[in-house]
Amino acid sequence: MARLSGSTLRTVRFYEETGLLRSVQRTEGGHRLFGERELHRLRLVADLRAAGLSLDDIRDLLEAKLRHDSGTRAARHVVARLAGQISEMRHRASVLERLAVQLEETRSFLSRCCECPETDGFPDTCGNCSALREGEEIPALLEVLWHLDLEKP
Amino acid sequence: MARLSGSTLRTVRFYEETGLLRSVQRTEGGHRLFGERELHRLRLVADLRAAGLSLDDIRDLLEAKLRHDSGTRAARHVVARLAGQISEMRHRASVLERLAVQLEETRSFLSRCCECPETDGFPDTCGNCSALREGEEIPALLEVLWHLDLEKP
DNA sequence: TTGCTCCTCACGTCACGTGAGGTGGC
DNA sequence: TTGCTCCTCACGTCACGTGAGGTGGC
Repeated sequence: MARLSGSTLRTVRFYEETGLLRSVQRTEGGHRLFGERELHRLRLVADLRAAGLSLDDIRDLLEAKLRHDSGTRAARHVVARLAGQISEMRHRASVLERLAVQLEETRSFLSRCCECPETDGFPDTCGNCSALREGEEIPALLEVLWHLDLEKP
Repeated sequence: MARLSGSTLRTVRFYEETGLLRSVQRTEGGHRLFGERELHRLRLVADLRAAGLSLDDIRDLLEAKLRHDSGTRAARHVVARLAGQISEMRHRASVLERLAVQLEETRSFLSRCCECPETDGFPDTCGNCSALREGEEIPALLEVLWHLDLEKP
């Protein structure tokens, strides 16, 4: 079960303890047996966790149908929650992409320093070496990462 | 400081305790004073945390220049780590986007149930109502979310 | 019979959150 | 002087990780 879903045994046990998963039954010796549907459930839970939802958020979605006494109310609840989560996920994805772009600029710039011949300047005057073309901008993240603001008095 | 960066006072204090931030000095009464550069550092740390890096990963990046005795070694170290982190971030972003698409399909499908007139079927026979067009596929996530596999004997 | 897997406590960890009770600084 | 903010312990929380010591099942 754990292996089939890419999570750990501990995680499966933890989810079962907190009621997110239900083992169909136990063997005589206490080993947990799970059905097919619990595997799908576990995969969904794992995906939602990876997407940043808390276990409470996930429980809310998974138990909505049981908690409401009418299908329309339950559906409305889930639709509203899903809409919120989806837009948060989209937002997180775009923030991630933007940061990745900035880090890539930083990495690309710094890769030129991997063969830097001006070893004397390190670590104090890294920022104004002769490899810098006139007017070239140092990425903002690199200034922080490489402590370049320390060098300007 | 906390407000300027969007994080909490506790987070700032915690980062200072663990050495990620350094307060320039304290007032007579013990209040922390931070410089401009610590604000930029804090923002970078917060962004990287939001992107899923651990504080250890972040520390590794921020302290690389100090830990290595040559600029080229330090640069190579950071370039390599950044490359790894960037590709992980890109991967996470794409997984997030894919899940968002699936959830959106699920939400869209379920939104039709918000006005469902067949209240008798709830919660046991939701899955085979007359609103389903012939041959229409129910999203896989909805089957899990709405416990539709329980209905098929 | 021998490994490998699973079991149950139970304490540890990471990154903070959350009061309690007190002081600072405008 | 009055609020509001910040301070330091110190315990709590969330979602598991990590042994220790023991049993199961092929």
